[in-house]
Amino acid sequence: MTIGVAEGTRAASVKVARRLLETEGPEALTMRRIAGELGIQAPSLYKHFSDKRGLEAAVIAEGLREFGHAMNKSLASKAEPVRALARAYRTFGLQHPHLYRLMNDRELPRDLLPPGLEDSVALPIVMTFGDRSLARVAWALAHGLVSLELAGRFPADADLNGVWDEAVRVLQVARAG
Amino acid sequence: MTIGVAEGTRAASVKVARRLLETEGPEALTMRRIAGELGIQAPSLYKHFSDKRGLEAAVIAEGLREFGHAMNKSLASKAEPVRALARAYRTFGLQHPHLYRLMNDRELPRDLLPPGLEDSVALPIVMTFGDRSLARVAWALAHGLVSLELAGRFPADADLNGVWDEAVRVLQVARAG
DNA sequence: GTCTATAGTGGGATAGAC
DNA sequence: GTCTATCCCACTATAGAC
Repeated sequence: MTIGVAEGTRAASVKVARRLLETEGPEALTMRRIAGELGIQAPSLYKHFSDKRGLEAAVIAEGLREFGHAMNKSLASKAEPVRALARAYRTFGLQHPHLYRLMNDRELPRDLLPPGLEDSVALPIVMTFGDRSLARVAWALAHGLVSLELAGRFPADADLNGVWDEAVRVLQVARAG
Repeated sequence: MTIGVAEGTRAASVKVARRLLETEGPEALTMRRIAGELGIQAPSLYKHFSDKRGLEAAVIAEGLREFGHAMNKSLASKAEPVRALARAYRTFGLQHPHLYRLMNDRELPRDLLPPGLEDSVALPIVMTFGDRSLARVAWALAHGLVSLELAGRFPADADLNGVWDEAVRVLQVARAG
């Protein structure tokens, strides 16, 4: 009944779920495991989330907020914007591989996300590139690079820093042109 | 004992597995379902594949061969090479969404793939762009676009043909520069 | 190369008591 | 808002007979 106070079990569940996801991967994201870490039984979680999808959506929303924040923060730096965004994007993906995949590999649970969140995350890229199509090209390029890197698709001896440098160059030229 | 003859159950299993994957998605790719479609019991499959991973690898290998063939074929057309490759890449991804994801979303079972297959698939892109880093940028851009499109991440009203046109332009400029 | 039987493991979710 | 008990489902994989 108290207002403005921590939500208790619900918030703790999201925190635990995220930790399990990030440290052990998506297989660890089960109702039983999450409940176990909280010291409660799995059925109790259903008092706080309608189903597993609801819990996942809460984790995704938190990830999106953090990602958006990181992207915005990068634009506040003194670095050239395209390079700054690229660096922030790659850093987030590599530091949170499982979270990144949960957020990007399948359809978003849009019906369970706060309205406007998805758009607000895209804003830094859209603002930087102006043109919508070019912004989407930039987004896809960054996502493709992170996705392939996380999937181990580049040869072990590939110079990925060099590839990202090339990507930034290509986007800078397109943005200037 | 016969030589040069159809492999029978093994080949049929791969065919069925691929059909199930493509028509019903990855959840349908179970030993039980595959066996059921063949009219045999699941344990019988283990006479033909050491485990599920072996069966998946066979499906992936088939997909890689087909994809590589489509990319090579596109270069033989009269179209400008970057545009031709982009069109072939997108077409394959959209026509085989589940197969595409099985091939690209996680680490390849390299120990179970024919030697050289992975490299041969990459060859058309590498040849077209010459520079290794630029080739990887092009690959990542195409993969990112297909991946985001398959995940339903672009707005419903997004002009994806326009985005691909922009991507091709950007890569053409980089290749010429 | 197929079968039956089965081991072993794991999952999401509900009912109803407290 | 937690518990216990339970349902029902699914999966990979092995052993051993035929």
